Amino acid sequence: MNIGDVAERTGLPAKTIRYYEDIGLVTPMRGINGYRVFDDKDAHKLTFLGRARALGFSIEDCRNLLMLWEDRSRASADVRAIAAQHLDEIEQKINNLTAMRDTLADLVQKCAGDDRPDCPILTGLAGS
Amino acid sequence: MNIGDVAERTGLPAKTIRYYEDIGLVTPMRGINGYRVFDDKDAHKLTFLGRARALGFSIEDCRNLLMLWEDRSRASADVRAIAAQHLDEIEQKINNLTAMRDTLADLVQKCAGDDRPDCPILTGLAGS
DNA sequence: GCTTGACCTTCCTGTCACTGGAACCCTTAT
DNA sequence: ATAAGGGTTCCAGTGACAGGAAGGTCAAGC
Repeated sequence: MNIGDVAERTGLPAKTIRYYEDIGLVTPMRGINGYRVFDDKDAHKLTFLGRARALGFSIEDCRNLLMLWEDRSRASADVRAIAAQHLDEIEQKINNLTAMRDTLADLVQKCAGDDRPDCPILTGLAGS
Repeated sequence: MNIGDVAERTGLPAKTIRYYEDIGLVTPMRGINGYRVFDDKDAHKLTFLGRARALGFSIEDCRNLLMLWEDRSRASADVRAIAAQHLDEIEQKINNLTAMRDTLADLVQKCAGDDRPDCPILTGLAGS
């Protein structure tokens, strides 16, 4: 497969796949014309990467997960530790965003949103 | 006030304040020694910026909000529009993260997390 | 007067995970 | 022969700063 084919199969942009090769996440063969040649194993890796990234894992997390994925003798606890920590981070983000939303929703709700200059959003942001 | 004083008063790192000057959000005076000199107005602006950033507004949003804040004749609708759109974006992020969390929590919950290599997290990421 | 240490300055680089674009090569169809 | 639609490399930019080097300034203590 050329990069375009694997891009379509995995849903990842070709640019992203080249970047993943750059940082060593995949190492496709090269044809005589210099084109990258991907086999099924590469495509599976990229699919794996796409899903892990979609779940918000960092590239370094993905690198570790890939290593664990390729290590047939790994302990599931190792994988679980990475995932559980990432889960914590996601929950933390959700909590932060929820707090933001509540504050902001309160300000927006208090603002008349008309032609007058008086605006509780700005005064809310200005001082406590 | 020197930059250290205003940093302490606003809770923003000095680096951040210099950056804000760089991109034109604040324009403090300069003393004969070349030091930045901040007045109360600058400090208030920076406090405003700190709160708006803490609520997740982008720098460009902040720039617009600052302009509206300084424009005594603005319509509150203008402010409300920015805030309401940002609120939408926040809700969108929360929804995305919540979906991520649910998927990931499901995988983590299914994983034994012991010494055995069998791991539903990895198989879940690998194929559908 | 001299030193010490804290504070300030500018400038350059690095972060994260790509994305866009330029300039050029390869393949296939017309 | 040419045009389109792949592919390649390399360089620059994104957002919002953070880290650090190299050097100037200030106030206090000796």
